[in-house]
Amino acid sequence: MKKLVLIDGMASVYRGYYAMSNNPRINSKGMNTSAALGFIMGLYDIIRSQQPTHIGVAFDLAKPTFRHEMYSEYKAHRDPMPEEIESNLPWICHIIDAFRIPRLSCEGFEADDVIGTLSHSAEQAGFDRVVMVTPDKDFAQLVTPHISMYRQGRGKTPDAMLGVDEVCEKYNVTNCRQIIDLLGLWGDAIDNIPGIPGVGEKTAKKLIAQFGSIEEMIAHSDEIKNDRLRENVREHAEQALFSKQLATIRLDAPIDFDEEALRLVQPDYPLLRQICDELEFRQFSRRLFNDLTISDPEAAMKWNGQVSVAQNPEGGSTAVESANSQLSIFGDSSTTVPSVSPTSIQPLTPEILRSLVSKNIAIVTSGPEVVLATDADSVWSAQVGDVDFGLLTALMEDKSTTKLCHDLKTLKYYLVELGMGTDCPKGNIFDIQLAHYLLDAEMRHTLEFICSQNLGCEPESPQERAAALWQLYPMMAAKLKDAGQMELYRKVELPLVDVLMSMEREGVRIDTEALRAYSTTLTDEMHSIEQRIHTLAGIPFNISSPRQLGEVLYERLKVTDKPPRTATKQYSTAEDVLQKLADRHEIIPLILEYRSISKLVGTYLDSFPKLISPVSGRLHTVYNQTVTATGRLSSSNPNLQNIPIRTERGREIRRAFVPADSDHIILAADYSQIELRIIASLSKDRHMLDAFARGLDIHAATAAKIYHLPIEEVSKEQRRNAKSVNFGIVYGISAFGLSEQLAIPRKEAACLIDEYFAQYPDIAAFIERSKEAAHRNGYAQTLLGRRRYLPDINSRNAAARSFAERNAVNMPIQGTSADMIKLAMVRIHEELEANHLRTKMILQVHDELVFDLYRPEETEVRTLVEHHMKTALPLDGIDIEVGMGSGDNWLEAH
DNA sequence: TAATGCACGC
DNA sequence: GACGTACGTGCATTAT
Repeated sequence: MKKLVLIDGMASVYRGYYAMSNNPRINSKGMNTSAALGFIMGLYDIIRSQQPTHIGVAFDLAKPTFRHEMYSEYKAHRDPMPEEIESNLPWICHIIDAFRIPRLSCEGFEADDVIGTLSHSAEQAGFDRVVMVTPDKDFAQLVTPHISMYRQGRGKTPDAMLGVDEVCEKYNVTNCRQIIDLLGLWGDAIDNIPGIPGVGEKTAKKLIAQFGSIEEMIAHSDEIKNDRLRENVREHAEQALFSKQLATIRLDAPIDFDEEALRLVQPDYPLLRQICDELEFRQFSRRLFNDLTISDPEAAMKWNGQVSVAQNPEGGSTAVESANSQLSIFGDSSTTVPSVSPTSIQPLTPEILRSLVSKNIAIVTSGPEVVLATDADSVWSAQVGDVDFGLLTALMEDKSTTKLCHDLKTLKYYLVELGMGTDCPKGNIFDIQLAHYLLDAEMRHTLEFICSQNLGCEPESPQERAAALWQLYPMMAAKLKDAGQMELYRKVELPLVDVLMSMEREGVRIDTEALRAYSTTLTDEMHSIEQRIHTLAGIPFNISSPRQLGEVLYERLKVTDKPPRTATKQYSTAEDVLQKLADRHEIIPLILEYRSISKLVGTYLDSFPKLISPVSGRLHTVYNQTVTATGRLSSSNPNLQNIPIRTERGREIRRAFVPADSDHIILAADYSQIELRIIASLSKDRHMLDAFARGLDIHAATAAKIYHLPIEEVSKEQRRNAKSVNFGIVYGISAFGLSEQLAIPRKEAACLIDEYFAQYPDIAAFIERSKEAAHRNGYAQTLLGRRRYLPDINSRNAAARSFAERNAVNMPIQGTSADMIKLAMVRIHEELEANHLRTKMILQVHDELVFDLYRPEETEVRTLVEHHMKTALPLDGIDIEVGMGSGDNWLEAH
């Protein structure tokens, strides 16, 4: 196995720097060392996670003629190099040298070209895998799993950060060269490069697409109708070509492929230590040493003395226990500060694996590393390739033992990757993350956070994480029990993990042709609207830019003398704002139309085809079980819970959600008015219960009540208003919110609400009870005991308090509905499996379940689904109704 | 990269 | 009159 990792050094420096710069590292000499620390951690992570046999860093500083002026010359039009980075560059050269990694460069070529050329050569030289770490956004996200590590603890990562292995699986390829081929990133393929001043990224892409290439665009620039654009393109033609040149990965750099020079060798540890000392990288130094202890005890023995001194100048740290050559790390720290450090970490040998039979185990996986622990002090770890698979599987399949983990679904994916069944691990499973979510949903649920909250310190290695799981287990279990949430955990959240994993793996089939065709239609429509808008405005501008749009509307066209502003004092161009101004200028309806179309094209039509897995041919979402405050699921990458339905145009997208094959159809089952039914049940309001019992149109019935009319005389508008009030009750919006929603004066909105409560006194009482309970308990809860803490409920700040009060009302409603559908999903999934049915549950959209229904099973599945949805969580005093539909796609199933 | 504004769902 | 106006995710723009 020969595996080459090629890193774009400058890109890694930048990434490292930005990752660190939120909390910059200043050493005692006043030097900002963020860039060097980010770089060294990134480099080390790459080596650890990728386990390459060969490695190289393409680093422009290695060029003999490199001067900073050159750098600024070719980067100036993007961003100048921050001083903190610049001052770190010499150190970064030292770091690369200390790792004994060759610095690669080629006069006249970009680092990317060097990487591109060498990866090409490596493939020809018979390498099994080449991994490239480069700055291109699409590209780097695909090949740099370490980025997500950099960003830990700094909020959510906005984009999917995939590891190489995931990508290879997703795209059914074996190396990165194939990924690049697939994405069309080689050579001339990149033609959509921005960097034309005054044109804007999006417009540039559009123009280039229109002409075919940058060169063609410049050659035929007289065909550009818009004066300003044409001028800019001509004026900046040179720069446009330069941008393209920079972004094109070339394969013809005249550089020799010296396989031996690229071979990964042991770093120069004394030099590394010296650098870490000098720059004061204590934690990193400690981590390096810790990892070294695990992987190479002999080298660690030689090295540990020095490291102990480095991290603990007072001395006293004992790194080696002679007895049975056990290595104890950070020996004395546990007595002085809270610690998750296990006292014993040993290699996970087959003998050990055999001895773990029938023991309870905590499992942590981290890249190639597998760590098992039987208690907080007994930890074993190994590289996954070295673990005896049969023995590990036997442990995981043992139904009689307890398994501790953090984020079970991810662990299960890992085990499946290793070749185990989707039902692993078996036994009594405790997922610290799920437990923590139930205890306080609005907290963060990373293991680091849970540890710092409960243990007073954060684990820094996978070994420590495994140990920490054992310390957290009794605490979390006791808290769950105290909160009366054990049942919710055991019966709902835990079994739901399997269901979600199954849904995610199954995916949904997409008619990509339909999407593409529709995208073309809408894009054309959008262009024509764009033209009309520009004509009406008198100047071309970017309609997608709220700022430019605001200037056009409020300064140029002066559609109103009181321009609405956002919270940050910008001109607001939000939908509801423009809606109110719609009759002031004919441009406004066009803008709204443009917006909605561009949303459809950008978020759905053009994105989904890119996300379809070449392996399965399906679209796979990820369901997040520990995100929402109310207990709902969320869906991401892509979000399949916000597929349009409200407008005619948007709804069409659902036509592209199709069954697996002609033997299947799509079945959609949704709860009818579930949240209002929950209110009716919880409040026992006789009028509402009665309306439901009689099967009335609930919004019309509400309108009849508040307008004092017979139900058949209710007008469309009255029904719409009543619906909004019902909606407002469910979501806990205020009179202000309702008036905004309906575009009516606040007084009228208040009247509607008053009349609503007069007609439904039990609901008013229910709302009061909910608030009172929250004031008393400090939290709101659902039927099944899911909680939401409301610390502001007794706040003196009226706004904060009312916000908490609305949540106190909303949480039991929305949360109970979440409880109900989760429970139904578990039951349905179990029964589909037990009966060996081929029908698969594929989507959940809060109150709706979607199935890929095997036609011969239609009757049975319809009965089964309806039954479980209705009976999962019976409501007192009211029947639950489920609407079902089927068809050749999701649109027809409604 | 981070913040902002916007828009889609329930 | 000020305040803030459900729960999410993702895209494009803009500033840095």
